[in-house]
Amino acid sequence: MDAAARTGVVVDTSLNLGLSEDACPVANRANGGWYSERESEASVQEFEGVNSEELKMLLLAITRKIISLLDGFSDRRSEALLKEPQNGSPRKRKLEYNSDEESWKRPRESNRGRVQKVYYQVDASDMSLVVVDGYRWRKYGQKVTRDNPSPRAYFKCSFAPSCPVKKKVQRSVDDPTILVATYEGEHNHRFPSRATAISLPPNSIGGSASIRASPSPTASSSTTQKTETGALPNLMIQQMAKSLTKDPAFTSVIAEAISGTVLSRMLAQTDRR
DNA sequence: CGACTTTGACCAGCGC
DNA sequence: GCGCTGGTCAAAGTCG
Repeated sequence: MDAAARTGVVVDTSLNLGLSEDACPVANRANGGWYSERESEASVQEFEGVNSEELKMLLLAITRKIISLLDGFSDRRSEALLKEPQNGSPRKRKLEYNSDEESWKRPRESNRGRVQKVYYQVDASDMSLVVVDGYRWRKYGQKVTRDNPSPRAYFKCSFAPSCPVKKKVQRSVDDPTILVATYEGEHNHRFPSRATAISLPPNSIGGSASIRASPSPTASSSTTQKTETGALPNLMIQQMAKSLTKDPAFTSVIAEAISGTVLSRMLAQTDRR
């Protein structure tokens, strides 16, 4: 069982459309998704046989995939909130936020805010513990823990000075390509707009540490939730778009579809004349 | 110059 | 009481 299956949320935004055999004759992933010139040529020849009905099916498959990703994200988010134990390991000491003093103190009783784990897929070669989730975080510590050889990084939300939300990021013991982010507390501000909040590292888009899931950092107040649900899909859609444009099968299909459509229209026009 | 990261020191809860 | 451990602080360094 992998880490994601245990407790948390994992959202794969790569649009594996399942086109390989049925829906799309061009989507041959046998060569790791990359095509030799001959394969590409053969695929184009194959695609010439695709009629508009099959093209519709392809587009339908894309639409369905996007919808299911969005639904899945919503469902898993809810599941994670339900499954996540509200008390951690009994041996672990947790802090509670004192709003009167605006400071973190170790709790005298188990009175903790919302806790959620989110799993991010990253490249194994990427040693950073940075995940891009739309919020702005300030790292305040790093520690090697007993049960995991990889260090755990501690972050505080720095978007609002009084925001009590913290997160811990640590590489999964089982799978070093998985970053486990544990969010504690609830944001007391709206989901920041991209212009003000996302301070993307140079390689975060198109780089090694790309966002694979967006956490549910708070979602307690209705305004916060509204803002987030509006913003999160945008992030995901961007990621999907990136995933799609990187996929040689997809770009090949689209290019051929467009050229085929244009060609057929031109032929139809010349026929009419 | 401000915001952020790094990292060693320190604090405090828990088990023995 | 002591040692272990997770979590935090804060000074120094880095970066844009």
